[in-house]
Amino acid sequence: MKFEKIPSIAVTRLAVYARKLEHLDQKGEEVVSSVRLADICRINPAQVRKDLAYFGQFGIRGLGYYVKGLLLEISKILGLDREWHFGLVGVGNLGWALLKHAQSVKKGYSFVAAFDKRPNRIGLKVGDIRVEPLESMKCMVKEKGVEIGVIAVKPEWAQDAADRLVSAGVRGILNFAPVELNSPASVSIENVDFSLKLGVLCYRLTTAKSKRHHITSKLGA
Amino acid sequence: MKFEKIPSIAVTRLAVYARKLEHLDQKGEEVVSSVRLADICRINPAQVRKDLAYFGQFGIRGLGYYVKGLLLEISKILGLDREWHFGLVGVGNLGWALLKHAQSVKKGYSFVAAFDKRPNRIGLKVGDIRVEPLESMKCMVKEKGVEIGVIAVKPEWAQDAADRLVSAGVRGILNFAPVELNSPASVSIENVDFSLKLGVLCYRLTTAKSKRHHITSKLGA
DNA sequence: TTCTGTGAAAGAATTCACAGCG
DNA sequence: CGCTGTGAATTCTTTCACAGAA
Repeated sequence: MKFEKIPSIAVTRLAVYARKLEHLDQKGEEVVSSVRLADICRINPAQVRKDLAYFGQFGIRGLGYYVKGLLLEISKILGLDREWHFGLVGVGNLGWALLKHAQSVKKGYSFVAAFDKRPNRIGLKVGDIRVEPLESMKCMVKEKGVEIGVIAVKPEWAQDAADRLVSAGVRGILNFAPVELNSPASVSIENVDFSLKLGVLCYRLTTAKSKRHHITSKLGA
Repeated sequence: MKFEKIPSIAVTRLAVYARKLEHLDQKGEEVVSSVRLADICRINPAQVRKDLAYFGQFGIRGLGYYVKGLLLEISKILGLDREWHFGLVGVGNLGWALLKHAQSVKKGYSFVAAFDKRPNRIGLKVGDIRVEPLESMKCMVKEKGVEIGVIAVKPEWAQDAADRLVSAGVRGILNFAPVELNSPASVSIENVDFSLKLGVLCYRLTTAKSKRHHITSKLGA
């Protein structure tokens, strides 16, 4: 491992590897080579090795990687070896779906608070979470130990939601609203932007017949 | 415009530009320069110009780009100047949220069919769409002219959903399930993968204190 | 003049190819 | 041997810098 810059896309690929390793583990496979893993992810084996090499030496020459061992290492790297506390802002259809989803899968994260600005949502309960007004955010974030804010409000309210989350003290934001948020550099933001993906898809379908251009694309993007 | 390879990320940026141009248009601005637009998107002006140059010459030297005009051109390029017909597979919490969302925004797409394998979902109505069993897919896709399939089922059923959509004749798939789907090259797939983003976010938060590595990242990724 | 469009240069990411370990 | 880990080579992206149009 060298002291190098790590491209964010390499981190995304790590998350893909983790997923595939889980599948392999479930199938009872104990060892996997970079060629095999690359094959499953449909990328180049050198890419797999290089991505892992950013973080350490996890393989055994002549053999490959122990599935369980590598999975554990990647989980540690991604910080998925512990439980993260989420706070939801916006209990609409999407927010509701996210709360329900988190309840049904055991995956290293759980919602511990939920907020909405609409009076008719306040007091609703999902499991043992009660929907609170935005004004309670600062207090609740502290009380419940919310580390990551999840924004599922209309685009016009997303920046306000982000500002409130930041000043309440969250360290990261997962943003489902189709806007690019402003925030201090100390708070990390990841966007889950369905409409951008849709734009790319429609472009491909539109261009598919008249193949004037060849398009290049990436894993996990 | 040259006959060149277009990176997929440039197409994503085009979708970002479209969004920002809409905001500018709403604010009544008529002209925008590459410097201004780049500023809004927090990228390099040459990048904006180069991205646009992949597709044509839309600007006026010494002036900039007409906001409305450029927005229209980008919409044409992305194929967002017409209505796309979607078919949903999986009417769970997320699927429901997507149906509801599409009803509330007017944005160049609409769901014209919905499918679920669970008998208790079949017959449910959202607006004028009735949830149908998977077996009706082939017939309904033809009848309603579904072009894009949206997968919102559990990961273990996603490949089956994709196979059925493909053989029913859809041309593109927007996949919300956390799996990489196999499909013929003639069918485009875009993944909206919230859990990969979460992995990246947790990584950043975990690494934030011990800033051993500097991470590079991209717009719209 | 101002700002676009674009070759050329610089910078990143990916892939090759092989030394070296098990 | 077979496979990892990694410099070197290649390819892809971004940025610079300026010619040329309005």
